[in-house]
Amino acid sequence: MISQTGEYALRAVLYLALHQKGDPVSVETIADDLSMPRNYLSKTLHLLAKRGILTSARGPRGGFELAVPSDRLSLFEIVEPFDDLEGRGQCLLGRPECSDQTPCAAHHRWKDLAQRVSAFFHETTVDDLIAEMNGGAGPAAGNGSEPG
Amino acid sequence: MISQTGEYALRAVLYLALHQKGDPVSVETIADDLSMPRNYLSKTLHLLAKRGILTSARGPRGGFELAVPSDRLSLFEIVEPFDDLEGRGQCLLGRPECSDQTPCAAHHRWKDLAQRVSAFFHETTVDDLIAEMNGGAGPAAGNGSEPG
DNA sequence: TGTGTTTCTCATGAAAATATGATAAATACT
DNA sequence: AGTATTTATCATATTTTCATGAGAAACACA
Repeated sequence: MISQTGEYALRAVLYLALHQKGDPVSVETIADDLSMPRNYLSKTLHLLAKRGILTSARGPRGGFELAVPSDRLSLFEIVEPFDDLEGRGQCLLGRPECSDQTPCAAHHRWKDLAQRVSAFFHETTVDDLIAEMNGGAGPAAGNGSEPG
Repeated sequence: MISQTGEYALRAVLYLALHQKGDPVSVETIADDLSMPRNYLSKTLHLLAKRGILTSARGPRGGFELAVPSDRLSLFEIVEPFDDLEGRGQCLLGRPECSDQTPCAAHHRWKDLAQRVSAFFHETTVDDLIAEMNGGAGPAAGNGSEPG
């Protein structure tokens, strides 16, 4: 559904939301804890910083922090730099243009689902995922140590 | 959503369903009409033939035909050899195992959508797409010459 | 039997995604 | 100032996906 890189971004941002206690978190820490390639994650987070989703700081006590409150940060914003979730690439049969006016053979049946997927990413926030972890499946589910 | 190869498969099978009048259709014809790379499509269709979805015949008057009636041929069967639509790769956060018992942070919110997507591919048949073309958006929509 | 047509198969290539390693630049701390 | 730490950047490698090309195998037909 989303690329490896988009998945890294999602998991890393979720990690940041869960672990930042005022101080930035280093790429090393995140990469180690989430078993991701360190330098690759570095580039990925750097792009998110350029997009204004994270702040980055170099040097000792440096690292990454959320630049947006987690209840206002949608999954779409996190994944969008790495995956094309809407517009082009939306048509199941790969048409450059596919709309109600110029539908492909699958358009009318597929449209609703594609919109739901798009809506999911737009409407789900990082906070929603955290809330889900903290009891989404019942009051005593999980211990909060295994977010992704 | 699906790979380029899966998309080729989908469009080619739809083409076969629309154009076979008893005789096999050659890869050359399909590739030309749908603007696909000929040899690549050949390999793709060959795999569908091995899966029992198409029949292939060599030599003059050879080519490919549907081996399954189009009203019993689901999009899932066509795409599945090329794209992992369920099981692994289903978890939004990339977990090898992600279930109600061992949910990732997105599981409960994502599950329903993932199931709908899976159901779409399983339940939609090639015939459904053809029907869609022949008036799915209204009685006089389209002329049937632009399936995908 | 021969010829042309078509799939099948293999070898290779190109492009994109993913990943690694080395170095530069910035910063906090002593 | 000096040093260690950390991101930023560049170069490169690996893997996967997508694509091309040539020839072998099968087949229809004359």
